[in-house]
Order: sequence, then structure tokens, then C-alpha cells
Amino acid sequence: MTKSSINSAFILQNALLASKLSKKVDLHLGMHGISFTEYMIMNQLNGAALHTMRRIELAEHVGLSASGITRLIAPMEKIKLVEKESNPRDARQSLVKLSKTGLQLYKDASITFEQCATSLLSNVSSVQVDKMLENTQKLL
Amino acid sequence: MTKSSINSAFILQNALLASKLSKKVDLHLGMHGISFTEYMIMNQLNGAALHTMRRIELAEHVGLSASGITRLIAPMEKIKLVEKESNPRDARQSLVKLSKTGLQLYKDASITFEQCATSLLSNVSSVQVDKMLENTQKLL
DNA sequence: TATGTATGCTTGACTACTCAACTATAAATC
DNA sequence: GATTTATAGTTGAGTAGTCAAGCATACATA
Repeated sequence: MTKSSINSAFILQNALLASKLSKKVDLHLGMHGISFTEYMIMNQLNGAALHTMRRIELAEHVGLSASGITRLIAPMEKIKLVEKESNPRDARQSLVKLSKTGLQLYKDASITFEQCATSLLSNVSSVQVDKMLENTQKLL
Repeated sequence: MTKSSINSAFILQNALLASKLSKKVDLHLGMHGISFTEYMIMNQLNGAALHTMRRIELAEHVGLSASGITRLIAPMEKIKLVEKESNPRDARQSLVKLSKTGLQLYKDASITFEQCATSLLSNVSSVQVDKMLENTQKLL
């Protein structure tokens, strides 16, 4: 097996893995009424200063387009998981903030998510998972 | 950082990685007139005995639903990249075979894909890529 | 051999996006 | 200060899938 065919194989297999993992995770997060993508959003907001981010920034961190964010955030805003804020210094921006309700839901969902993640990764040692995390970081 | 939060982080980051990689790859495969998903299909068929597979099997190996395969294969069949075959032993099945044209296109696209893959993975050593390939295999 | 059950695949209706075009605002340049 | 250029976000139209229902065939059982 050549070096470049290993690289190809990794790209292909990784895409397959992500597809399968997200579907399984989605199933469990359904209990909390949210999708995997919504969880990713809340996870980003939770890690941000003041639980607040710009939409473009959010898009970049979850791998969606700006319009994808608009359409995803709209229903989350309607059920008060996030709130819209404006930046007084730049009227173009519309900031997204994780609400108190959203934070609570995120915390609840995190428990499910962590259990689920641990179960899905049980075939690989935690040392290896740690290395993979480090390596994938370099690829972003 | 706890063990389960590392697991969570990996799932999240891996999803992001797959999303970004597939978009970049898609851009390059566009030159050959195919999408990343179509490349995945052809890659599976190329590796199969007689370049032929059942649709359900194909679905499982590329992370799509059966109906997803139906809709994806239809246009590929129209432009003769694949051919429909029937199994004389089971009239329910409709086999998919990589055509001669399809095989040639796959070979051409593979060169692009391998270059692209190698460039995308250049930040990680090939030993590490190999390990990741091995680990992700265990997670499927 | 009739009948219930499982499998393979397709279809209609839907969801979750993307892209290109647009509006509004900000920043840079002249 | 006027004008060009860049950035943030939304919207309409289209694409790539999903899911649930349905049809056809196969298999199991009585």
C-alpha cells in the first residue's frame, strides 16, 4: 500500500466514520429534543466568552455556511435556547448568545453526549483517542 | 480534562474535520465532474468482486440510506458510469456495476484524489495517518 | 401449497443544508 | 467628505440527502 493510497483511504474512512457517528449520536440527543448540529452550536457557545459569538465565527467552528447558521439558529431562537444580541460597535453584526435555558439544556445533553461518546469509542484506548484528537486538530 | 470529555471532543472535532475535508475534496473532484460521494461509490465498486455490488451493501459502505443510493445511482447510470445488473437467483436485487467508462473516470479521479488527500494530510506524519486509519477502522 | 414474515428497492414528502444575489454597514482610499 | 471595496448577515432557489409507506420477491412454517 503506497503512502498516498493510505492518505486516500483515511479521507474516505474518516468521512464514513463521521457519517455513522453523527447518526448514532443524533439518535441519543433526540431525547433532549436537539440534533447533533444543534449540540455542536451550543457546545461552541458554551466555550465562548460571555457565551456569545458572531454568526460567521460560529459557522467556521461548526463547518457550516453563514446561511446554514441563519437557518439553524432561527428555530433555536424561537424556543429561547439562544438570544440575539447586537454589537454597539458594529451594526452589521448579530451576536448569538446561549440563554439560561439553553445552558441548562446543554448541560443535560452533555451528560448524554459524553456517555454516548465514551460508548462509541470503547474499541479504542483513551491514549489513542487522545492522539487522534491531537492529530485531527492539526488537520483543521 | 476528563476522559469522557476527551471522547466528546473527539466526536465533535471529527465531525468538523470530515465536513471540511469533504468540501475541499469536492472542489478538486469537480474537475472530473463528480462529487465526493460519487467518488466514494466508485471506490467501493472498484474494490468489489466483478466491480459489482448490491445497493444495500453499497449503502452500508458509504454511510447512506438505501433511498440515498437509489437517488445517487440514477444519474450515474444515465451518464453510463455504472450499469444495472440483475441477480438471476434473487429478482429483488438490482446490482450496480462500475462500467468501463466509470472505471476509467475513477482511475483518472483517483490521481487527483490521492494528490489532494496527501496535500490535506501533510501536517500529520504518515506513521500517524496510518495509526489513525487503523483506529478509525475499529470504530466502524 | 397457502400464508405470514423478512428483505431489496423505489417513491412522495420532507429536512438540512448550499450557493448566488442582495441589503446594510464599516473601513480604506482618494 | 465622497467613493470604492470589504464584511455580516439574510433570502430565494436548488441539491442531497432522510424517513415512512408501498410494492415485489423470497423464505419459513403450518
